Amino acid sequence: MAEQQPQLGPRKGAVLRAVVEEYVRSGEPVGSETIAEHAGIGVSSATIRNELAALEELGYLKHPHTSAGRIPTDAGYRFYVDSLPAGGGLRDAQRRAIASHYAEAILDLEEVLKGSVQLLSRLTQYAGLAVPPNASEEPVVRLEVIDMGPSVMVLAVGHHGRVDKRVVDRPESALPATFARAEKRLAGLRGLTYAGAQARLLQLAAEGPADEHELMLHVAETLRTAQQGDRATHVVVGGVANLADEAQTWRRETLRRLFETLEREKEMLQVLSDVTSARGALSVTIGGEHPTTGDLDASIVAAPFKSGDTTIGTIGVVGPTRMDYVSAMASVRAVAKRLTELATELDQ
Amino acid sequence: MAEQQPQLGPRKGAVLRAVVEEYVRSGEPVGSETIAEHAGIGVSSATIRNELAALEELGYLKHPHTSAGRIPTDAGYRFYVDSLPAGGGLRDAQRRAIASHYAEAILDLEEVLKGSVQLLSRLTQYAGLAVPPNASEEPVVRLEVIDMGPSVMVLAVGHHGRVDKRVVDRPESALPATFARAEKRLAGLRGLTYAGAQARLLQLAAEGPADEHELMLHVAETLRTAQQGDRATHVVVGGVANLADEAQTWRRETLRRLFETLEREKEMLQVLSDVTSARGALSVTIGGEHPTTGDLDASIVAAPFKSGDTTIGTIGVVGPTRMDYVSAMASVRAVAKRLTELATELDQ
DNA sequence: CGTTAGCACTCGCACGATAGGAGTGCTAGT
DNA sequence: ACTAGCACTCCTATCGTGCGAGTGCTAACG
Repeated sequence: MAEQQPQLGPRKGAVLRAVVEEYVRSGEPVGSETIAEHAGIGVSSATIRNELAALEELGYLKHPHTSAGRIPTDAGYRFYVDSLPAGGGLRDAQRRAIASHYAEAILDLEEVLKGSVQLLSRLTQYAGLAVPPNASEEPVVRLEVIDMGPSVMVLAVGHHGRVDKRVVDRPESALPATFARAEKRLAGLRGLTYAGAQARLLQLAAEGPADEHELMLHVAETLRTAQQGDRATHVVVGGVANLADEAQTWRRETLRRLFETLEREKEMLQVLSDVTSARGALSVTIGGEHPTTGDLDASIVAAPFKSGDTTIGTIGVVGPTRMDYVSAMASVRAVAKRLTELATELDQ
Repeated sequence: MAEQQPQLGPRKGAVLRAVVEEYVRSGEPVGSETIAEHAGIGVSSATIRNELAALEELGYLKHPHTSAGRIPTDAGYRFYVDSLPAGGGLRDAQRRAIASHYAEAILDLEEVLKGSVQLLSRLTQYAGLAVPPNASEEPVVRLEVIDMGPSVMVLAVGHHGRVDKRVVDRPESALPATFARAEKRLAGLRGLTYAGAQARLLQLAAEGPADEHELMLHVAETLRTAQQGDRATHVVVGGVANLADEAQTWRRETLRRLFETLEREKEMLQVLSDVTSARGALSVTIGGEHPTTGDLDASIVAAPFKSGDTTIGTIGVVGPTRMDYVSAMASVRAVAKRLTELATELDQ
């Protein structure tokens, strides 16, 4: 991550880092004096002032007003994050919290995600987010069409434990016998992936008897939405109360918009996919780097988790741009790693 | 509801109602002058002042400080709510919004609830809440134990469309053939209620072959948690962003605690059951009338919805004690009524 | 006797002025 | 290249202070 970092010279870098760290800690604009004293740079405040002015010129810092200290811009945070060492940063207490959280084995991936999101929100004091696996590559272990009188329930069970259900109007053509035949035919799809089964189903619907036609289309549709996620996938959100904490920088109105956005699952799904597709492992999106976070003065730290080699989901945290990136990144990295181990294991 | 209303005399009642309405509208303490002018009571502000002092003495009003107007206490709101006429209060726009929301038929009760909660939050500008049906009396239409390699998925499908799943460790004794036999036996339970099926299962587990024993117990446990709701039932919450609105009276810290509470599903479940068990139809809980709402300066307006004659769930809104009770009560009443129609219909 | 006009009194709050201080930016000296 | 020194800026905390909303009391009125 640090390769394309703009050259600032080592001292400018150190000063910028010091400003970010101090500002994140205190929430107050940082002055030259503070840095000269606390950060271990062996120069006077006057020199720091020159550096600060230069950093402001370069767009890394800004000034609320003339006689105040400096605050990092999004670009300033970006430099800071990119200059962080790759690993570590986990405090002992956090390490222990993670270990004990996963001590008790839970087999249902959905439950695991909910727990992990809660864990992350507690570790970081921000809100946790997760996108559960997309179904496309998951093998189907069961497909059913259940006759419920005036309606029909279509049920799909995936190999990793997902269950997708859908209730639809009962086709007029369907007789009790139709269901039995359809289920037999559906049993033949066991083992195919969601994507594969969906394709095969469209074929079956066309070839098969007329009374099964509509039923099969409903099953195919169920499989489709399960893959698409725009309807079926629910973003898991937890610990939102943390965002309302007094310590957070948000104004009331921004806070309201933040909560609104968190409730719009579709948008969150989009944001999270934008955010992770960009980079391989841990990704950090700072304020204006994404339109949604920009509007909210928010940052997202997220990482994919995998089963074996394929990415199956994303987990992370949302917080203010003035975020403790070190702690957030370390926590997300550790939890994603743990989830990858778990998912790989659940998959045998 | 209005029977046991303490006698205040008609004018005191009118004054108190005027204070509540004005305070809810403006958010500012209400003075005698305002009432004398706007509320259609034909007396001077001096007389109103006497009434106000008396109402304060009686505990219905309070005073932020000597030279400010009056604010209703919880008891004041209670009097106001109890004195409201039983029906009506729905504005035309709201009535239309409700009608159009339910115009499109949705068959899945869970989805309907999510939608209804959103609708309520939009109608009232508070947060919507719902407790989905408890499974006890619902007939089971399908029970399955699915062999997923190292684990087993237990699946129960209810007649109203609920699906409960549970992933457990695979019992060592279970062979592939065990699953087939077990599923056949489980098919025999179709049509029993969750409660009935659970009882029967414990019997089957005892009588049946040893290799099925553990499997059956897992199924029984799945049915049990589905009924209990302390694990399985998820309170549906929506529109929480409304609570962060600037217009709401909450301080930041109270807001944080409110969000925290809303995330604790178990507590919310408890609150909602406390709140509705008390009264038959529409219930209003104001601030200190319940410990949880008291801590949060919040009120809850909720109503049960039924299928036929049996109550199957609860829906309502949470807002500040300074709430527009008329609108909230009318909206909740209307939505609950609509839900009852829908649920009764879905049940044939 | 309930109601009302009148009025003194209270008290929070918005407002303006002021002092203090944090922090800058510049200059000159090392 | 760095630093000490210093004038300057501009925010913010503080303190009166006056205003006005609103009360509560009293005395008069029908």
